[in-house]
Amino acid sequence: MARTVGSNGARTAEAIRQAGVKLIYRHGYEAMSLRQLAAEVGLQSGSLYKYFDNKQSLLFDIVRDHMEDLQARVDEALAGCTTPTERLRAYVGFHLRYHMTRMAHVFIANMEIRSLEEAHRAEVVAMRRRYEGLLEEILRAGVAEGVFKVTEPRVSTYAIISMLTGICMWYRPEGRLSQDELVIIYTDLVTGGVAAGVLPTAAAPRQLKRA
Amino acid sequence: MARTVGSNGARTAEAIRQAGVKLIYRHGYEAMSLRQLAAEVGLQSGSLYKYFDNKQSLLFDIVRDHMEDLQARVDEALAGCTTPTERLRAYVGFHLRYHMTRMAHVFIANMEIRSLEEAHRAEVVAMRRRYEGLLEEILRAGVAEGVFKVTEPRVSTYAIISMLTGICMWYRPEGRLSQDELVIIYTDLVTGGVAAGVLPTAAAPRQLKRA
DNA sequence: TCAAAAAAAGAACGTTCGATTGTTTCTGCA
DNA sequence: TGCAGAAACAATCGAACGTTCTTTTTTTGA
Repeated sequence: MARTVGSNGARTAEAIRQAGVKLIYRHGYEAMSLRQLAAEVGLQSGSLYKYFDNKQSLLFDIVRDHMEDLQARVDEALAGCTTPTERLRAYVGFHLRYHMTRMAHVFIANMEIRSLEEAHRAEVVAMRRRYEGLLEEILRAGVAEGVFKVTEPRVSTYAIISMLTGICMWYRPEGRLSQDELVIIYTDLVTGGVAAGVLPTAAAPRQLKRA
Repeated sequence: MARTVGSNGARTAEAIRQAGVKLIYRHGYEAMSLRQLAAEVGLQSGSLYKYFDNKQSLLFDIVRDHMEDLQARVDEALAGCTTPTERLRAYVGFHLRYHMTRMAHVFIANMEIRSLEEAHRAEVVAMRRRYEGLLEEILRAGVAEGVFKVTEPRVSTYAIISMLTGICMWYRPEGRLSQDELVIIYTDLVTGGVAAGVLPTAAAPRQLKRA
């Protein structure tokens, strides 16, 4: 046997990509063997090398494409929004829905950064910084307008992103709550946390100072 | 050469444990080879088996011990606190400080659960559930007393835990902000997010309903 | 003092890994 | 219809993996 009847390069490439996402999500990049991947697609392991240079570049392609998609879509989602409050709600809603819909890709992009070799990792980290920078700018704009109270926009950005991204650690589509309901719950948490002038700070008596 | 001069079992066991945490933290469990670990400690790889049954049980020991330590300390931290607000602040502060101080252990316990074989994973997940359950109970108590407004304590628990735990993705001891300052920032975010009756919900017009 | 116990070396095992190569079969276009 | 190129197989490589076993050296305690 050699070339399989009905085989098609483009279709196989897509199948490999999808199986790669699935197996890396399930087992982790290191733990996924190329023989396992080949079997999932219905190939011999050697045949995979028609479709990528090596295992590392498969991972990088998956992560890079995901990050590009994420950035393109968040730009769309924020397009119509102007006020910081609007933009914050749009960002939070988008982030949550995207992460609930594409859990595997997101999980890989977050967990397997360590498995990327240095040059690739640097590229991905830069893309992530850009995506997260959007939120930081929204917070800063809100502070400037006086609608948010955030002493450290950078830290709050990290905190909020972590909170939102964490949803793909437990969300299941068949779960009790719908995506809409979850978006509302999380949005309330976030907007409440950054809202201006509603609560005394935890630092009420003492002053924020350097260590 | 065989037994090394000055060698001591207890000391070696501790060195292996520490090196294991360090290497798993840095490279991941799958990516860490036992030869690498042995070299770090100054042994031959075969000699490691005096100290554990296999690679898997090394990971499990590290994670289990960490979870037990975490639970014991949070119980201490909450000991004197009675009101939901007090207990929430104590929980948040404890969680952050613990995670900033023992980043490697925490990271391993969160990231390498997938590398645990089924029985071990189940045990660890149960321990985590118990730890997180503490926060959920605090939120429910606050709702019952009317000091918190949380429609879904379970979801909010996940959200808050994710936010807090995320700190060990970027915190560096030599960073600009002290642990105390960070605790204040995060505590404000959390308490603001769950505070009762200060903000209209994102669901203001429509009603929360099942999907 | 000397034998038992402890600690580690070191060699080897079978397996699996990512990757390479040469060959065979199928497809699509001129 | 025939052939160039695409697609996949099959066999294999060397390296690295976790693990086991035997041997050697050091320490310890009666």
